[in-house]
Amino acid sequence: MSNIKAQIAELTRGTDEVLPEDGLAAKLGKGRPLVVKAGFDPTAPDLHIGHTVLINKMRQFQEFGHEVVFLIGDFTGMIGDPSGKNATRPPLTADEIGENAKTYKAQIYKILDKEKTRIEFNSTWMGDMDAAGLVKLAAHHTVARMLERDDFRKRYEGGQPISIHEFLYPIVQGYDSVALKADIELGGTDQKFNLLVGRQLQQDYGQEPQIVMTTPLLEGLDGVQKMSKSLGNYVGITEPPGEMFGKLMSISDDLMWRYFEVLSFRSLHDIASLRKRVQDGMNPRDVKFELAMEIVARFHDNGAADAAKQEFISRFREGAMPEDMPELTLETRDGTLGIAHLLKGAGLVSSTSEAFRMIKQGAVRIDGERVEDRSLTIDAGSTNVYQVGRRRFARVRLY
RNA sequence: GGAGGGGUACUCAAGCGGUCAACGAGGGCAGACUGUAAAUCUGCUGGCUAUGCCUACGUAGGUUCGAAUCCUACCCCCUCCA
Repeated sequence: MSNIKAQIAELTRGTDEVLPEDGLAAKLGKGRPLVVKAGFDPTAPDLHIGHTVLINKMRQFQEFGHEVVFLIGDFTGMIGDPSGKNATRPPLTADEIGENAKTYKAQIYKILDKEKTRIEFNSTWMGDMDAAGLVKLAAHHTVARMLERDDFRKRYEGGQPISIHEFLYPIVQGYDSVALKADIELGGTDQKFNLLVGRQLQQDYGQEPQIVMTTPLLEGLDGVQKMSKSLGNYVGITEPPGEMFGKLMSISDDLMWRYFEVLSFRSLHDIASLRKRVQDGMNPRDVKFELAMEIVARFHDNGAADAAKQEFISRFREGAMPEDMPELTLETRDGTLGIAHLLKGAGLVSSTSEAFRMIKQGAVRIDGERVEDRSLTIDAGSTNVYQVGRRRFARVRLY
């Protein structure tokens, strides 16, 4: 922990805000491992790489020798985080929470050091608290301060209902910091208010307030909108290597640097020199390979990453057929089958209309030969590789 | 309770009796090119053994030779007043 400046440069890398700004240096200057807390919702975790920005940050703290607490908000889950929401969530059962916790572990240990990660549930301290205790806790915060939060204020002013229990969410989350004596709390930008409540409560309880560090929501593959499942612009961390690799290769050259900043474990120094090399004429594609390899290796392994790269090169640079493709057998009508129906039957297009469109656009190939005639028929007994565009393949046998 | 505005394809958003399977934008897909599934340019973007037919413009009816466009009822959203 000698070089605090270097630590700060890495730790603040890719963060949105550090509050208070100069607080991190003071904390690091204590010369002891800091308690770094990050809270997670106990709802079903199906993480994409956008979520890992925060987890990567936790890992960095681990690498610098600090104590990272992965806090599962099973008690708060009963309340439902009102952040950015206008409806309350249904509470989870203990079984569901247990299952979700297991899934979390399987996923986060791809990034975090299992030995160094402390997992806590906030029901540990909140579950025993009685009504009197909760009232006492609530006395540490005021309504006026609560209404400072943007979404509460808007709902209040807009005449939308705010249930009292929603006020309890930030308070309980803040109390978690008190219970853990957190030095630092990490969270997404949308958590800023909740994280700041933690500071106030700690101060009220006579503790030194935690430093709040927020990480941004990651841009999706399109480089514009936030990465999310529903927008389809995401890379799931349980996806197969080839998918992951291909998706990462599809990002724009600009976005690649952003991903390096928040997703790569390479040092800032390394990244700067990569950037320099591209400026000097290196093909950005090759740098993107590095990024894709690193991430595939993280969630799978080095072998898978190498294979994914080789596959990508042979397919897209050399135009080769993929090694693996769906193989299926289709039945002909009366010894012959129209090309449009064949493609639809093979699942390469979703309708015969689409098949005709694809043929018209020159996207359809049989064993590499472009199909020009939409009324082409294929005879039973043949086996061919059918291709639509560059990515959709199937080996189809007719009988 | 009163007054008004609106519900159109994956999304946003035109159209306001026929030439509308529906302008435009975004997204998606494809082709060309390339340095990659980057960038750029171009095209396509309801279904159907298909130069024709069928289904679509909140829902259900009606007027008309003909409706997304007009009428009636219903459902749902939004704004203002009380």
